[in-house]
Amino acid sequence: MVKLSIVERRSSVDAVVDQLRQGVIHGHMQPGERITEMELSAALGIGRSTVRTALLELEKDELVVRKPYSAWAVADISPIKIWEIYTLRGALEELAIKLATESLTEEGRAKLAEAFDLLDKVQRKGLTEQRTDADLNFHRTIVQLSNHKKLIKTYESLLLQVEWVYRWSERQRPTSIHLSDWHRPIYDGILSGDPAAAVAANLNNYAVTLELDKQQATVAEETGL
Amino acid sequence: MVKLSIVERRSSVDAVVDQLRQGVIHGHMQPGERITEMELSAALGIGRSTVRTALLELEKDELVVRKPYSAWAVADISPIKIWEIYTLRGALEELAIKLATESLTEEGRAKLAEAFDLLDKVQRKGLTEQRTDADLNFHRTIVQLSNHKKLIKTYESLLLQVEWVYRWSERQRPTSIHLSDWHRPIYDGILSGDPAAAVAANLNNYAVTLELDKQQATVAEETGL
DNA sequence: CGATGATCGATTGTTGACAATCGACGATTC
DNA sequence: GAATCGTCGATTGTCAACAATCGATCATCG
Repeated sequence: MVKLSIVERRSSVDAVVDQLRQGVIHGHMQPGERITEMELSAALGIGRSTVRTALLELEKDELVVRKPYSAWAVADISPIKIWEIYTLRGALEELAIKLATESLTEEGRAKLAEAFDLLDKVQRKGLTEQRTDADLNFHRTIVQLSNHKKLIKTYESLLLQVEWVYRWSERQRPTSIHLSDWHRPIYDGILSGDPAAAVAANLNNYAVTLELDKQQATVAEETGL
Repeated sequence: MVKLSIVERRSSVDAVVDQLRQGVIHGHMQPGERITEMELSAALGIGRSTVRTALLELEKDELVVRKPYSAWAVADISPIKIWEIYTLRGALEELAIKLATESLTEEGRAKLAEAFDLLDKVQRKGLTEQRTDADLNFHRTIVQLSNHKKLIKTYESLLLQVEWVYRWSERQRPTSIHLSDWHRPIYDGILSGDPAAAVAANLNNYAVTLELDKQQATVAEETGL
């Protein structure tokens, strides 16, 4: 018998959720920008309740915020929020790395290698967007290897915010980190059965990133913006 | 001027969410039990959309599951799920302990001491329910001390599931752990500025708990249930 | 008798109408 | 002129009707 996959039936709200999510993440809507249900309803040719349900969904991922009886708005970005996202991310990935290392299969090695190779490929020739994709994909792959459903679910939700601020930062000031060099210690740590090393490298990466952001912010402030 | 607190305006949805949450967590509804929107709507004398929105909210915390076009049901409990909840909880609390230790204030020490004292109080004379309350309260307090909004939010959501399986386990077989002894190493670690010790003690506690659960399950199976 | 297909009741998915609430603006008062 | 209050438009909150979908049941056919 042929191997079949379930036809995915997407409800209207799912479609709207996807569309809005992409809009926020890719910066087609500005942080803090106001959203009204009616407007979206009219623009998308879809019922207001449906739009509403979709917005409630996005609210869970903290991509939009709700002000009862007043309005919706795209969430805004602040240094504190970025710090929170990165530290939380680090904690989740720490657990993922430990679990992934413990139960790494041949198939898992292959997937991880593929994700790492992609980093190298886009490093040599790849646009900003593709570099971001590959980077996020590498981390996502590690978490998937943990085989921990709840962890994966929590992480995927957080990763939406990560992607959001990541793309936002890249638009402001593209980073020049060498993707595969940057991630190699993590990759090596997992493959060699040394989760502690991988975790340390990962957390250090984030600490460095946050430090760079901080300096950037200071410079920006001093120069008058 | 008198110190005022904002009048909390609870929407109908919030009220329903609370009620359903309590129902699930305190075991008034069995795991796997089917829920229909209409039934709740009629029982609570409230519109179906409102019920629906509330259920979507509970779905986020994974207390209920949705089967599109079919029905809602109270989530079910499995050993794997319990393991996932405890490991994820450990990872989040690990971050919380580190942050709380770093930035512990005098006020924080007081809150922590209060939470710890409560453990001792209910240890000496307290019903199962109160013991559970005090236990969860101690962990919650630590996370609050982290001052990490996203972490707190994520943890609170998970803690609902923790509370749910905790009360569920307690109803099946009340534990006899000595609450303050059990948590003292964590408490001491944080107060003495030794997060690593606190984290280790905490993770060890969960490992022991899971191991006990496992043995219990094995025994139960061997004896025919 | 087993497998396939049609029918139907039950339940969720979607929608537009109506109610409740908020915030801004202007009128009023001192 | 400044502070307060009332009014009103805009927006979300709630609801009940209608549409889409699913799963069980039963008829049909080989």
